[in-house]
Amino acid sequence: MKAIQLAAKHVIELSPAAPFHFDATLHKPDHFPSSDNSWLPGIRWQTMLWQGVPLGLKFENTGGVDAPCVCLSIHSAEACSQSFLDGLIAEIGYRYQFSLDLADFYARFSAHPRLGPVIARWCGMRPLNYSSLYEYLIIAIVLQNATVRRSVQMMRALDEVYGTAVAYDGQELYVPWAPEDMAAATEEELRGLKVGYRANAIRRVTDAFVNRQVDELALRLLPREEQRKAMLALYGVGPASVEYILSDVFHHLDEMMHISPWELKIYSRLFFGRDPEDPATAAELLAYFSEQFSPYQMLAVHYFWEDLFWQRKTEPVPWLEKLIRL
DNA sequence: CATCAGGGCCCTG
DNA sequence: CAGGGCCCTGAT
Repeated sequence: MKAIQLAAKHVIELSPAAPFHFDATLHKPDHFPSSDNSWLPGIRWQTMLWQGVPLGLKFENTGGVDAPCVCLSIHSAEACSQSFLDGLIAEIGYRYQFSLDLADFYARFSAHPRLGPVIARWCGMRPLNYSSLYEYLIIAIVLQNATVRRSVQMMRALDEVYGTAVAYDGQELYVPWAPEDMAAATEEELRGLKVGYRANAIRRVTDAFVNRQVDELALRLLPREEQRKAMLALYGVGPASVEYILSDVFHHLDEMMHISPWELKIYSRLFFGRDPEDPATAAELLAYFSEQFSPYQMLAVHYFWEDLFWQRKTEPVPWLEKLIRL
């Protein structure tokens, strides 16, 4: 790859709301590895396309859980204007939820027999979505009916053709493409990247953005059911993808309508101690979640889920390994 | 070798 | 509203 050098740099101090757990927020061990980011304890590198400008972000932890401070370096090819930076910071604020107030969640569940200890381990963790809606949709499509390894391959192939390679701070990463960058791609070209029948969905979702049928910023202001309707109207988006979008992209902390089969197996073991091969029904789990964790079902399950995958990082969790299917 | 299902979704009957 | 088909890949 011929990487663009991002030589200009702006540095900004961010003050997330306390408590703030840097690593558990900025690294999600359950996310599949993607060439638009990388992580080391206390540092996350993340590329971003904003207003058509490829950027290299570096988040560094310079505080603690109770006195959070994040140093954000914004790397770009040319120096950025103040108004550009202001807009960018506001967008990062939205996506990363650094100002999310967790107090009510903790007040309700710190003493919960199951969730309480998990909260204690990951106090200050937030869900992470660093993508635009369009970028997230592509990820969702690439996840469908594929094993993790294959999703990684497809994403990589798309990045290499439509993304932009950048180099900054010792990292070489890809910046995602804009819908317009893919506007001229035919379904056959996309199929050439081994995305299979997903080519049609990628094509049509991209068209919807190029034609301005979807406006992410406007959607943020609409009620959840309107957001759900707009997403389901996109070709290639069904209940599983919409669930991820409503929780991750639109931050509905109580969204919990759909559990896919592979998650069902893991949840059944995790919450009911059942044999993953003889899982509970989705209805049983949904009822349990809403009875136990309303109005924070998604956030609560996120805590359990991340706890499990962090645990897996240090010591293998035998029953989980065969359910993940790398 | 062949067969099969996978971190879904669309379309059909 | 249940079920077949879909691209490709690796596991068996």
